Amino acid sequence: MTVHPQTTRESLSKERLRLWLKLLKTSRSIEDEVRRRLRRHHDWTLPRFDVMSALSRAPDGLKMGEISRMLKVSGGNITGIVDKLTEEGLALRVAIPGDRRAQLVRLTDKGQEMFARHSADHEAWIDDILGGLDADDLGGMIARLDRLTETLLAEDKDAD
Amino acid sequence: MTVHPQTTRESLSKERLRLWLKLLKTSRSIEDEVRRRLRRHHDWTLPRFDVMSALSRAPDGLKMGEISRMLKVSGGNITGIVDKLTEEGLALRVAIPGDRRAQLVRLTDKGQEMFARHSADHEAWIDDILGGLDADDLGGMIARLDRLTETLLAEDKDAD
DNA sequence: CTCAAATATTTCAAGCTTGAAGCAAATGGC
DNA sequence: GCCATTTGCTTCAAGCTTGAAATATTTGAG
Repeated sequence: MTVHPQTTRESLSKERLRLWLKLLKTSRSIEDEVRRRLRRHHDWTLPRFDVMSALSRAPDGLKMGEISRMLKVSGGNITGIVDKLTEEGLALRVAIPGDRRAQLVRLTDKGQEMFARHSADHEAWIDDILGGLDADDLGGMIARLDRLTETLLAEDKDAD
Repeated sequence: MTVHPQTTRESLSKERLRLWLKLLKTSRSIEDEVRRRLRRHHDWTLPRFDVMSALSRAPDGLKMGEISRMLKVSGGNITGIVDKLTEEGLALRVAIPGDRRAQLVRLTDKGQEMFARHSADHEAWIDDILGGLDADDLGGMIARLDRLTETLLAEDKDAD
């Protein structure tokens, strides 16, 4: 299983490309499936769910920039989504004493409650969708994704 | 490395969720990086690159629906992108003898040439970005992503 | 043959996303 | 303290994306 016929530089490159295409396709498939279920069962949108999910794990709130970095999404984007959540009474902006540029975003009680309803389903869906993977698969993939993430971070510093 | 403290149903679920979040984040990071380089070096857009990439591997052309299934993207979306590529003389639509509903999309010579220029860079970028993974990592991840894909296909048939 | 169902695509509105430009506030070198 | 730089956010145009509805064509059951 860990034996490979050739490990020349060219074949490694090809394998890397192959991995990337597979990673992308898998990721999109799962995302589509989650989006579909979220729409069908809760008439809700994935980006909104993602933002609320980030907020729900930070009882003290998050700055706009923190959200956008966590979700790997541009800043201008978050503004719009938080605006809408705020209009709907699900989130609110709180002033930060020391810094008048930034604000903390927090879920309202209504937001917490709504997220809780969706969140339980979401966990069950993921469990269902990834059900084919056992503990060994999970551990192996997580470890390798972590390694990949390290590479990406190192990349940031000097890459083109 | 393949030993896990607990494999109760709950901890498996949590690991699956953890894996999904990591998968998504990694995928977005790589995609962002590729998008950034494509824009900087070629003033080009990722969706257009993806469509041309699919077309370049099918000298006989692809139907709209085939492209959208390959890229995991909605059909209405492909229409717009192919429209633009066609306007710019990079792709063209060819009638199919037996079926007047569908058309084949093909790259023009100009499209082939343009894609070839971008494609070489793209391969080098992926090699650079995933450079931290050796043959063992690659094999391990590809095998597990394949297993996951099988699960997803099985899912399609009966899932909610 | 006939017509309902399936297939292939386009159209469209609503919403998401990016990247660049702009503004306000905070920071740090001097 | 001053002001150039950095940081945090918003605004905006262009483009992407989805999902649903509309259109056209083909297929298949009877």
